[in-house]
Amino acid sequence: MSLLKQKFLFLDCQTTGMRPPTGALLELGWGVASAEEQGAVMSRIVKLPEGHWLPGKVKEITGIRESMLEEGVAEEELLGLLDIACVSSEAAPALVHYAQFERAFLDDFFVRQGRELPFPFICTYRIARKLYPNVPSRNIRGILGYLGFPFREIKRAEAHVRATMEVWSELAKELAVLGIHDLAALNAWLEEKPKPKKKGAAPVKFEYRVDRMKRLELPPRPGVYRMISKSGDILYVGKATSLKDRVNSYFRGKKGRDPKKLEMMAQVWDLEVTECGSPLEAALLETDEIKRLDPPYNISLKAGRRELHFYNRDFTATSAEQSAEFCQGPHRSSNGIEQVRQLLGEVNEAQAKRVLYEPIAEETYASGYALFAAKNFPELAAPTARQLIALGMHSLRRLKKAAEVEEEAVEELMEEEAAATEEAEAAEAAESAEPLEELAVDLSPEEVAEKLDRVLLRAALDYRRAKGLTRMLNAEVRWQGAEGERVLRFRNGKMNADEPDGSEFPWRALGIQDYDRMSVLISEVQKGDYRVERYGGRA
DNA sequence: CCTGTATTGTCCGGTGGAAC
DNA sequence: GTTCCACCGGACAATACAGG
Repeated sequence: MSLLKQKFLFLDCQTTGMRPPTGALLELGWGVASAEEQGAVMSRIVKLPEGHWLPGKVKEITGIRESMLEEGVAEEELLGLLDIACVSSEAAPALVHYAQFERAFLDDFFVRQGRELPFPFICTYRIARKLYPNVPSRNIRGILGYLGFPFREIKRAEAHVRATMEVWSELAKELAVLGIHDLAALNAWLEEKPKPKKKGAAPVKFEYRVDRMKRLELPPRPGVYRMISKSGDILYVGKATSLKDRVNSYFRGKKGRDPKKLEMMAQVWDLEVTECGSPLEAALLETDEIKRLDPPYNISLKAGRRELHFYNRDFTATSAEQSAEFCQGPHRSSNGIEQVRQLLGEVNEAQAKRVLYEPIAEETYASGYALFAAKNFPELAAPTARQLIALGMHSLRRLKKAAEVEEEAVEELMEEEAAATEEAEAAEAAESAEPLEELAVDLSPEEVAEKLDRVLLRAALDYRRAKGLTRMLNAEVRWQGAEGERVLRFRNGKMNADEPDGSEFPWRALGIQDYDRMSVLISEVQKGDYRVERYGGRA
């Protein structure tokens, strides 16, 4: 029978681990189809055996949560369903992407049911590797995009099965071109030895679907670039000082590159760029474009579920909107001020974890806290958040004065602060709620006190940052461009907008995109030779 | 993150042809 | 006959990459 018409049983397993003894089958997806005719796809969540649970990482990867386990079927029931599928596939082989993974689980499954595996496996990964040896990434997403299918999220078993069907529909056509027309020929071809292996020959490069000249002819000027799939999905948006250099850097080299980026590059068929007058404008356009398009391979600057936070005067409560009561901000959900607020409760192990994100023995933390208190507020038994932040501002000013001698100190601190915030946000976003193995960190009380001092500084930096961001909402940025002076005007956070000045609470109608825009503006302005003035001010 | 595997890289002794 | 060295295959280690 022709390979194009040959029916196969397509399969995919989601599991709680890597291999049967440690991991258990969590979900099975299957469907019967041929290259020319896709069939229906089914899937079932499987009851986990005693002693198995859903690891946080697996929840994150699959999107399966505990509540869904309730609808899990028993293995006997699954066996029945699978037998029905085998009948309708006429006992054809199973087609699976990276079959060695599912084989282990299904083998285990059938053995435990007192049966033998009723079908052989054919691996689409192996076929793809042979057909396209130089694709940057051969995982299911990479191959799917390389073959020109639209980008989509692939998490659950059903989506994996559909993806495998689509991949096969293309691979089968390619095989036909090579004269492989039936199962026997396919198996023989897969058995063939790799190649004679030429010595000292070309060092094999990745192959991309993007037209080479298109990227080589990009202008060496600032701008925003977009990576695009064959079907027009925007996969990634980035900015560049030189579009030509930046974009081409994605296509160079083969070793040690981020696998996520390689997966993306396998799927890129086209590029689009927007030239900008300056790196500053490119950065501003980038942040807005990421919000507008929500590209799957961008990580930072995405809106996601991020929200702005405003505090009341005493920092005792927060609101998502700025108002007379909640005037202080904007801040992100995890920030230095939040850490300081955590410092107000009882001094115990739980507080240590909330403030320092590390498990620390209760006694160590308590004596560290005592040191910190004696140094910073000897007269106060229970300082308020406001007082603590004021203390932080005080230290910050002192540090800055010292920094006139030692340039780097403050910058280092700023960088550290940014990293800490990112880390906290990442932890929040991951929401994997995995009860991490809690190894108490071995710190001295002095080190704890020092860390608490840093918390105050971080809060002060956040406080100052909010002021700085607010100042940028209505500002003019001037710099010397190649063709004379250039200026960008911001009003209520929008670039070159012509609206009346905002209210006393300028963030009231603004959101995370405005916050990011102002952040980008500040960080770009710090990098170059820019002058910032209040909007409408005269030089 | 982690785990299993396949591929690639490296080191080694052995071989055989060319030069003396 | 001896020496040199390019080249090969086998054994083992390192690395890359798929999966959840």
